[in-house]
Amino acid sequence: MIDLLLQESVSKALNSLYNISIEAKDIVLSATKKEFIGDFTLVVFAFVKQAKKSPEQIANEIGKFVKADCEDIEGFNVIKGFLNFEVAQSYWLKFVDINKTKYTFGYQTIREEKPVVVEYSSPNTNKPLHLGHIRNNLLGWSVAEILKANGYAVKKVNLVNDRGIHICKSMLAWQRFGSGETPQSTGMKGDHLVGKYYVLFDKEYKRQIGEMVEKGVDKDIAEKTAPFLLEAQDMLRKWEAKDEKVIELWTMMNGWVYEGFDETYKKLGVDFDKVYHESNTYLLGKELVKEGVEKGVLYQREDKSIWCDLTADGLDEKLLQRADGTSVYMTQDLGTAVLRHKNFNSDKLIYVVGNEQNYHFTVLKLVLKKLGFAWADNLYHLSYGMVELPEGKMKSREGTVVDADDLIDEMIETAKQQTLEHGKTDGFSEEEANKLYHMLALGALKYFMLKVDPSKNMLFNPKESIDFNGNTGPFIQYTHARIRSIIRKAEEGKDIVIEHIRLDTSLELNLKELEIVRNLYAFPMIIDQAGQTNSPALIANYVYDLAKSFNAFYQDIPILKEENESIVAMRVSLAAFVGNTIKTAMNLLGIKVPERM
RNA sequence: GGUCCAGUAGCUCAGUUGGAUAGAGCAACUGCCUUCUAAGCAGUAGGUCGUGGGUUCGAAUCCCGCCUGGAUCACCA
Repeated sequence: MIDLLLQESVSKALNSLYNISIEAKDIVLSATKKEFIGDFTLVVFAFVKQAKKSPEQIANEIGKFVKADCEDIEGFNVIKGFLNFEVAQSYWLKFVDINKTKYTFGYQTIREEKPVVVEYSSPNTNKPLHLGHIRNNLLGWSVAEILKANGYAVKKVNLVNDRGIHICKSMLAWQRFGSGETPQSTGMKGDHLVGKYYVLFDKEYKRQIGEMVEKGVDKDIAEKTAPFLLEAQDMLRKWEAKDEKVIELWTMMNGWVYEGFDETYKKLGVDFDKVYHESNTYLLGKELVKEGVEKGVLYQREDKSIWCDLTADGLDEKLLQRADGTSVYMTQDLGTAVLRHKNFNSDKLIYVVGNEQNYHFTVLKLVLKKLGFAWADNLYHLSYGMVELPEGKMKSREGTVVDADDLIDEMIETAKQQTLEHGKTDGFSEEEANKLYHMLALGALKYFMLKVDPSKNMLFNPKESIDFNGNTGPFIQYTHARIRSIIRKAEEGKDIVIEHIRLDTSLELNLKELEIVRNLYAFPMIIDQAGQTNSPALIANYVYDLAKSFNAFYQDIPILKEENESIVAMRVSLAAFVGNTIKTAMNLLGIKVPERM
């Protein structure tokens, strides 16, 4: 790797010229900006004080030293305090030659034996998945894959919220109004069917409140004592007492929902190594709380409720167990965290959860540490922002929720329309064409979601997302298809096999080709960085840049008509390399790239 | 009110550990399809990086104040 050699050489130069000792790995080299000549840039301002010379002088001296020391450095130029190293063309050609048909995942060796546990998705079983879940699922899945590419063992887990008053609401409404409806009898997806009854509950509940208020009952009281709500609460008590009939109904309806979810997950291309259910985990954590009290880390109030005092950390006091001995959300999460640590022998937990729970996770981490779990330091909340619509926030009550399944179907339909308009699928079988529409629709959706920094709220504009121009998934997919086309044509016409082409290292690369090669060179570093920051956005923006620069190059340089065979070989090799890199990068985002379109 | 996050072109977003003249796409306007996929390419126009200070050779980036928007501050999950 030329950048490592450069770092070493610069380190040597600093030492021998100015007696400054900096380890090679701490030498900061950046990619030279397009408008300047060179490949790597060293900023020398930092050494001015110690070297006691002008920046220009220092840059020139280091440049000379490195040029003599490092054989692949052909030259250098100095602009103010910026020292630009020029890497020999032959080096880049060798680089292309070696990697042209390879997939270059960052680290392929195992970095750590212990797995990283990534929790994501975590739906409720009372309603179907919506736009927010899509962001969550795509982020979680992609982060897991990026970590794998960085040499971590990864376990993807899902914690389904399958119990509680909200679940009872849809159960009750189904009993009352359902007249035996099932997914089979209605042809509805199970999660949608159950969601329908959740809405019906709310309707009836509101109607009852209205009726009571009309009769002169105070609104607050009506909201708390409406018969339908009391029935739901009663049902929850029965559930907790393991009432046979309630459990039977609960099992059946949840079963419908899971089938529905599985279908949506499949469409999105996400999967899990283990699924946890809150019905099994909601009682966890009580032991921990008890131990905490014994250790004196937690304290009990006169009413027997148990608290954790976080005022020393600038936070409030946090309840961990109610006076009646029942546990709360936090208690449960403490329990599941410890359970996971045990289940997977894992010291690293990543939670993909919306930023409205930032406080919750700060507290979770602190309490775990207080309870004496050192691994709590490695608990990471991958917090993501809300997805907003042009019309404003999504509100389930106002019916402005964008349903995940509907959205996906809509995207596929639009992909189909646009593709037909462009006549792209002429000569495709129906199966091939449908496959392509899927790829494009999901590519558009996934790319749109993942290219944005997770921590930020984002605006989802359905119309714009289905735009197939610009910084979009389909543009990158299109670039890949064009690259495959070049390779097909090259192989047909020239009877060549890319693996066996040896590149002539005396060739000259033009500026656009150099830009592409540097971009390719940066790929492993991009993956590495994304692994550390858990950011698919980094990879998305990288692969877009690569696709864009390749398209520009490809537009005005004839590849196959070039007379000189070694130039043809070089360009086809470069195309193959770019194609593989795009495929690899897109894989990490969960996006498929078509061979042709 | 306390805490946390965000504010970059008309809109949606990038901007590596502080580096050179802050970048893309969309929308607008100009060109380019007998030539490997025009879902493309080239170009024009568009900026007080919310704001005021500070740190230094250098700040969109780090620190402090203020303004704006959002989240959260439940014996809900």
